[in-house]
Amino acid sequence: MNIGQASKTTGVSERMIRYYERVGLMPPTDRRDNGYRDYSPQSIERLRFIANARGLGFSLEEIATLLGLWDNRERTSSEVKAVALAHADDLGRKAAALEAMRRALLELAEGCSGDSRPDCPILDGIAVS
Amino acid sequence: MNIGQASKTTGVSERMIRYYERVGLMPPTDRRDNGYRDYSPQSIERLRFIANARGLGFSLEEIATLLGLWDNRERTSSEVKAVALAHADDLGRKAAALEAMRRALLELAEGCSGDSRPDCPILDGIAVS
DNA sequence: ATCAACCTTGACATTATGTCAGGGTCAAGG
DNA sequence: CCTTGACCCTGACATAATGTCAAGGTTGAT
Repeated sequence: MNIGQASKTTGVSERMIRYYERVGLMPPTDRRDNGYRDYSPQSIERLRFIANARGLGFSLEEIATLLGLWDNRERTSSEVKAVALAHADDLGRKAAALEAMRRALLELAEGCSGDSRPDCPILDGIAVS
Repeated sequence: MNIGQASKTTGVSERMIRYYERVGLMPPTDRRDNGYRDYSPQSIERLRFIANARGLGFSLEEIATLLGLWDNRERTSSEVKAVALAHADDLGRKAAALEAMRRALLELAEGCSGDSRPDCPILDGIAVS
């Protein structure tokens, strides 16, 4: 399967497919005589794995770890779970941080009349806080 | 005030102070005869504004807009409020996305024994989902 | 034979920040 | 007067993940 088709079936851009190969998430892809990359069903599965992991917010570095565990028949599920739970924790912290920003901002906005006058506690709040 | 002192009093790194100047968030800073930047209380206030806005998750581009409004005595508070609320919305969306990832991940992790066996619904889930 | 659609690599851009190198400046102490 | 350490200057390279563009080879269909 050519890279264009692989891109369409996995939803991963050609650019990123090549990139994942360059940084080692994907093994060096088989080439046809003309130099075109040729994707096997296994490669496609691996691409899907990467795409799904990205969708769960894993960084490429974390995905490298997950792929290592995926490839390793000797892994223990506790290793995988540790990675997953650490990431879930991270997601929770980041979400909480964003929510805190949002609350702080809404609090400032509450005092703002939002009309044609220039007085604005939002700007004042940002200036001093 | 030298840049080192400005950095200490605002918590903004020297690197970033120079960068904000280069990209136009800060006006060209006064220089001493030796070429050293010299910060006025107004500059410090502006740096604080930027730092606080960053702390609320505004991008530098959004901050440029906010600074424009801050500088503009003709602004209407509704303009400011619109920027703030749009950003709060954005924060909410991003937080929700992270939370959704977290929930999905925890759901996968729930089925994982987390012991010494290799079977792991987390990896399986990422592979297929 | 030609034309469109595909593939290749490589380069540059993005966002906000860190770090390092090579070199001037200043103040204090010998 | 000279040295030393603590500043300051600019410029370059790096990060993470992705987009886009350019210049060129390939393939398949008309």
